[in-house]
Amino acid sequence: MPTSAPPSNARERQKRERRLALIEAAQRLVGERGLDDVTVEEISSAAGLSTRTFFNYFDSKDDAVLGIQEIGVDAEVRAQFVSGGPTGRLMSDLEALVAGFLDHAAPNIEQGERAMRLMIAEPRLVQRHIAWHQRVVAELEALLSERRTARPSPVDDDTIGMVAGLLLRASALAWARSGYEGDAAAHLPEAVAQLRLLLDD
Amino acid sequence: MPTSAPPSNARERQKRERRLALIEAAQRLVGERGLDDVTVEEISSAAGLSTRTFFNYFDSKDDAVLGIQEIGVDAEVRAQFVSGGPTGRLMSDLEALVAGFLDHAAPNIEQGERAMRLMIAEPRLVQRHIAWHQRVVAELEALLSERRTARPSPVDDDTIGMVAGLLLRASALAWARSGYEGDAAAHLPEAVAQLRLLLDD
DNA sequence: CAGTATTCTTGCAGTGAGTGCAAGTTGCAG
DNA sequence: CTGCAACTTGCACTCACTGCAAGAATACTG
Repeated sequence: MPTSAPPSNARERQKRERRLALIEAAQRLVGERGLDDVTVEEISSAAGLSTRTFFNYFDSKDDAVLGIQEIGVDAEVRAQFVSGGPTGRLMSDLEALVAGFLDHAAPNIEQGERAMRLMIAEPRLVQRHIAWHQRVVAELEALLSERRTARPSPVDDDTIGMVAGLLLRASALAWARSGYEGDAAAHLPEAVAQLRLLLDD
Repeated sequence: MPTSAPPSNARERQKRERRLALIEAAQRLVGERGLDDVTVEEISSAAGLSTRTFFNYFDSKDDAVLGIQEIGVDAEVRAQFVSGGPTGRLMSDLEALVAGFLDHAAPNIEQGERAMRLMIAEPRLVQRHIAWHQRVVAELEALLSERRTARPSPVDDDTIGMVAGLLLRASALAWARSGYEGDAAAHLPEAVAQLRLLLDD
């Protein structure tokens, strides 16, 4: 569902195409020559756009290589979590919330996969990726503090947020290890199980 | 112990002083005018050094504001962990290892505290800090894979590494919340307890 | 369909981070 | 004092990134 969704609007379609073209060019060139030997100008003109336009789409070269974009959760999932649901048990509800984020996390599997591979060769990209990840966690934490009024918890927001982030990332890694089998959220229970296994060791 | 330790060597002393002077200047100026309205040149000359020398000490402006430096663990703690000790139970040994890192993490409490405050005002610094944090976790993960030969575990390195990172950060946050009471490692058990509390909810 | 509003692209000019190099300075050992 | 190694500095340079204003493409209205 995320990979498709073709917009009828001509403007939206071009926007999407240009965005993908920039990511494609960035990943290809960086894969060939390395992150520091490719300039934004080269990426832009490979995608048939001006350097200036590149920066209308991405905040930095690194962001384009990773294909970074804002993600969120469905309003209903959000509302349910904030009001103390769906089960009322924090750990289970956290799982549902993280699953909600994962549903929107991978707009294009091929590009995501290439981004993963590039991160191995270019450690700086890992850092950028984690910075993005952190923004997602910050959003999770905002929901947490809203929920707190409906259903208090003895555990710090910090800790809960970090656990949520851990689950998000562990699921994505497990998904990648499986060769992108099913969707990312399907690997969430596995991540939770691993975490429990470690703690109960 | 970390704050003091004056080196007899004149060269080492100057190096330390210059480093601290750069951090001090960076934090002061950024606190007054904001991260993007202070140039490296201003920081450098406020510290009585050239711009070029600034980059002999730090990789970036952000690093100087955070006072980022490489940290590690004592060789003995490292060796013990790698060979499967000290207790043989992974979760406990992980705790010992994280404590070993925490012992070296805060060379100067005042500057660390100011860095924390600046991170609130400048989100970019949080990202940089997390990137640094990630380097520490990467080192932890290297130790993990070494240990694995001595004492295998059913839990992924990724997951263990993330848990270690979580404990590192949660301890630091708890330490900060306590007003920097005792040393950072003293707050580790609290972090572990919180984590267990959440999982067993 | 014509005309207008809106949104997006682009060139331009500029700031400032960060780097390699080579020459000077400073502390150190014999 | 002399030669050595480490460190600092200025210089020239590349390139990421930004604001601005003009122009092009697209959407909207009657």
